[in-house]
Amino acid sequence: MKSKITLKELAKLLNVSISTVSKALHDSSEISPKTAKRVKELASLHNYRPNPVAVNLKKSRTGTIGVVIPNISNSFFARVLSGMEAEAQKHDQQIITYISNESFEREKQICDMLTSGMVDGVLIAVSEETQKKQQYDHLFALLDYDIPVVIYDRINLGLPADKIGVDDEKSFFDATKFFRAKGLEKIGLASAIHHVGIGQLRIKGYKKALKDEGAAMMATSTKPDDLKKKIRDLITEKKIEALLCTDFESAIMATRIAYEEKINIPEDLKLIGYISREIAEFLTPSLSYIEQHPQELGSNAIEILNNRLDGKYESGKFEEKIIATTLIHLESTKF
Amino acid sequence: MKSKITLKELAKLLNVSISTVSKALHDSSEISPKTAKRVKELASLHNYRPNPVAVNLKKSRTGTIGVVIPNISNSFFARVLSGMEAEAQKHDQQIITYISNESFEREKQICDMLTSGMVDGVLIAVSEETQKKQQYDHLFALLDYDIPVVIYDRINLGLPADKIGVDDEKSFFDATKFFRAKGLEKIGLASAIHHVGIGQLRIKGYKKALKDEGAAMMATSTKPDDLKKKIRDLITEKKIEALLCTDFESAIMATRIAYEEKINIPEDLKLIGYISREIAEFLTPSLSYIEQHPQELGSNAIEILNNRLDGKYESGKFEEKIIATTLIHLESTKF
DNA sequence: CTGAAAGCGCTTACAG
DNA sequence: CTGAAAGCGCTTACAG
Repeated sequence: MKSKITLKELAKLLNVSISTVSKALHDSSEISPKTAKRVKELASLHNYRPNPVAVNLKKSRTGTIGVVIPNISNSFFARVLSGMEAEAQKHDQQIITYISNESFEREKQICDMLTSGMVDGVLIAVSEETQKKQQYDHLFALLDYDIPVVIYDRINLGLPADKIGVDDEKSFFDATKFFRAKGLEKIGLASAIHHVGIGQLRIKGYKKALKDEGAAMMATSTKPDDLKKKIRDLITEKKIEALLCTDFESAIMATRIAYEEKINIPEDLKLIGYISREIAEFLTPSLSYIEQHPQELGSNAIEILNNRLDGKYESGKFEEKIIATTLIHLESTKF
Repeated sequence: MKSKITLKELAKLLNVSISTVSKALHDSSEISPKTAKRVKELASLHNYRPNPVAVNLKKSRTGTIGVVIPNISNSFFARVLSGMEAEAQKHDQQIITYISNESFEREKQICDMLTSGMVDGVLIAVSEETQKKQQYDHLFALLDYDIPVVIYDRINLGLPADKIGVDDEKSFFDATKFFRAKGLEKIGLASAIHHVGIGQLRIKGYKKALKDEGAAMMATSTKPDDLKKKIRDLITEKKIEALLCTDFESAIMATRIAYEEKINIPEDLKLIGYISREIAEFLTPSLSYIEQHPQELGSNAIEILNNRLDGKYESGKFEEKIIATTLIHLESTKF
């Protein structure tokens, strides 16, 4: 049970001053090679590690990044976090995780706490509830305290901060075009997130790619039963040939309804969903999906934050980076 | 852009000493109500928040807990993390997330870094690779530095630390008994994790519940192709009536193979898997599964760590808590 | 009731 | 080349 050794203790053992020890360990040119060697040997013998809290206090930074995640059970966010962690590790930064559970109150609490300077910067995907309320004061508070914020994934909220997201609009534009190029005409869309930013962008892309907006056939609702009814209508009554789903919930519902109604996928109905690979690949039949490259998004978020912290961006001007999605064809879009 | 105000600055503005300000803000009885009031008013006007780094340095603790996660894409761990975060929040503690990606090297790196005292304690699910190597020196290093460790989920490794896990053995014992009670005789098991602790426990429970060990019909392999072949054999040649899967991979494979071989679930084959609710519910047909209550596991892990930190446990003796799993019946076990 | 001082563990400009 | 001193922002025993 070796308790941690400090600079002071090392200094005493070596009969030199604390300053000397500190400098020696930092390879300062001020220190004679001989002393440097003695110091380093003893330090490694005792397995000396500088107390990170003290170092941070001295440097007035924390080496720590706060990440606010709306919903960690969504494997998209889990993978974003993984990308962030990997990138942070390269810079010896720590990630402190906060989960808002899509709640405005919790998100506000988190941001309030973060204004105390616990972290050098914050990465956040704004919760659904906050988007609905359109109350962003807690985010402005962070900026007021000079804590840089990078908004990730859910970016089209008009907030003055650096942003990293995905080409939501283009992804569905392309997917819709893909179906049209294959000669399909009755292309539907299902969404449980039509009320939030990313949902709206996806819908926008879909509509733009149609012959005209009148051709849109959409099932949208935040209420599961309602959504289910609308999707069923699209599939059985409107007899759509292809369906784009903006989110996990609607994609799974559609698969399920097709199964119940004995509509074969992909023979009778093509399906594309905004769901993560883990699930897409393992559904039966497997579901073609939009790959959002979450890990890349995560590592980019960290990079942008670090650039901001390092003063590489002009203050008052904000970065906005968009990652290209990829449409992955699995069984549900076989022609 | 208010930059953070400090005790010193408040003191100057109020024409009192730093000590007085500090005491006033801590409701010390030493301070006159009048001064206390003045101080508090100015503090809240300036939105004073104590610098957490300085407070921690003073208190020689960090208010921070390190969590090592083997694989965050596994939604079980994502939900465990969510439970930890919620519990930590109640105690004003921060969670620093580290992802080992089931890699021994990475896990060792993480533990080495944590010995520097970045965190008050560590929660870890030991990586698969580490379990294979059975090298736990990096964990002992943490204990050497007096950093308490709680092992979660993957607990039967014989390590001297507090533990919180799930009744892996009993869960499969019960599940097997359930099938036998229904009169089934050919009960198989599939596993891609037969080589790690939790896999072994599940297999043990299964075997114990059989009439005799000779009745065991198992498909185990870490190689996907090999495992697939063995499961197919169990299903088509051995004509098992029920299959227990110890993990996500084997469960999904089994579903898929049944689909390809036109074996109907649950009519021709009952299936139970160790997979998470998110996926189980949405498969077609939905898959009966063992609910492990990951959030509860997470919050308990934090509680145990905090009890340890608070000296509520005898040192040298270790807690071991087991959470009861629940068998959730969905479509795949309909009789 | 208030304040000066020491100290948490470190870094670094400055003096010698 | 080495060390004393100041300081990061806070807390708290002690003196007055």
